[in-house]
Amino acid sequence: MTGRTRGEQTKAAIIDAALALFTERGFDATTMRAIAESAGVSLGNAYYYFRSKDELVQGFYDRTAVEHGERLPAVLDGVDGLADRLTAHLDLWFELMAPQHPFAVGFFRNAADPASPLSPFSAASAPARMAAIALMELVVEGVVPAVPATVRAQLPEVLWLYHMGVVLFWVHDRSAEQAATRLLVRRTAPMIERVVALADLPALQATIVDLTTLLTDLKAMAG
Amino acid sequence: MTGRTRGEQTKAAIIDAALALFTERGFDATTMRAIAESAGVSLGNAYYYFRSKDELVQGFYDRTAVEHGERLPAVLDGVDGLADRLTAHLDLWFELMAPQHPFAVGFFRNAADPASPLSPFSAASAPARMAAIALMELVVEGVVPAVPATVRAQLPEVLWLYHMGVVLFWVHDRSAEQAATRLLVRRTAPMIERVVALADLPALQATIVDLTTLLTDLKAMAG
DNA sequence: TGTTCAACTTGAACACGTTCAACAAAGGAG
DNA sequence: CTCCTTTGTTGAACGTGTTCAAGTTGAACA
Repeated sequence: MTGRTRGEQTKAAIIDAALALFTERGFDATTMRAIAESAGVSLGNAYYYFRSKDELVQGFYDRTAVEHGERLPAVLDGVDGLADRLTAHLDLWFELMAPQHPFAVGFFRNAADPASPLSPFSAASAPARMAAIALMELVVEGVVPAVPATVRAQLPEVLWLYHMGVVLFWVHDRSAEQAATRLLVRRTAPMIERVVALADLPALQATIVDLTTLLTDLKAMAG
Repeated sequence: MTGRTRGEQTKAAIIDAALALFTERGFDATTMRAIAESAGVSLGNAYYYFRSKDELVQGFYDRTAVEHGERLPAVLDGVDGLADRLTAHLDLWFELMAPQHPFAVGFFRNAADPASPLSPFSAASAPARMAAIALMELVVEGVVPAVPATVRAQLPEVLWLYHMGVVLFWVHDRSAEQAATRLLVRRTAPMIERVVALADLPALQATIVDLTTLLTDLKAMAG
């Protein structure tokens, strides 16, 4: 709220007003006019700082991503198994995002547009994506006993994709306090641990090789 | 175009005009006023038949779904393996949807909103969802040799989820003629066939049971 | 034929996100 | 001080999706 320059103060006031109104009424029901009025600012002025209503939300996401990175080491401390570490990681994400779930729909609707800079696959969000994969790296590297070398290299990125899938589910989750998503993670994380543990099983070998080369090929085509 | 009643003709004219304009200009650049004018109809009249711009797309989607169902038996005829049948099914879908890929982004952005009737998981699209799962039923039941009984019952719905995932990828696919998506299917379909063939493997048994009960539990929570 | 009524059609009006030309304040440079 | 540039601010206006009260049509019935 108390930025040094005049512009920083105005910008913070707009974000604060938007966050309060989004949480109170939801994304769609909150108008830009209401945000501007609540921030004590003209409508046009809000657009001086944020090119669109969507861009207002990007700030929240960045904020919580930073906090996620800061608090992750603490919740991983002393946790050994892959399933438990993965669950701890996602539970922390749920905890941080829970207050924003009501209007997350409005946010992720536009994130689903690959042309939008908000898309997790867009070039614009590459830094955020790399940071998120680095967090998965942290999850994987601390596993005891260590994961099989067969899948070690690709695992963080695959788990990030898994995370994106869970987020997609979370957005759709209308159960109380997103209990269904928590159930999903609590059940699928052990499955992932089990499959990863079986990575050296001869019968699965061909499939794993195929999956890794497919990922490589697809990324090459997307480039 | 030549429905029996006056209403059917008008409705068809609106869909035709919308489809033509969407293909020509894209989803966002096409206004409801332009659609109405092109259909030789008033603006309000378009809203008599379609509650929203999104719902217009649903009408068009239903059309291609019907055509998909009609042509599927032909492309499955004489094809035995699960991977080949699955690939044939999806290739037909790609063929039907290819002309609409340019504006599919605008379509699926709103479909990503679970509150939208366009969401494949919404109650409003339950009939379309059931029909799509029925097509997968067709794919599965014709497999020679038959798939293991262990996974037989759940497989069509799981494959439908796979289809939805492929569609998500397809929407994001910016490679020429969506070649990356075709590669994805060509590579993952055999993996699915292989994993399904291994469904009776003792090491995978627990995971498969977990997956099926999880699906049941999640659907119960969603209800 | 005349009456009725549901199906159909209309265009003005509303609220919204967004844009824009115009203006004000702040801060140097001379 | 005056002038100039950058930064910040304004509210009217535009085009959009959507709604609605009011009208029209046409087939079934008396």
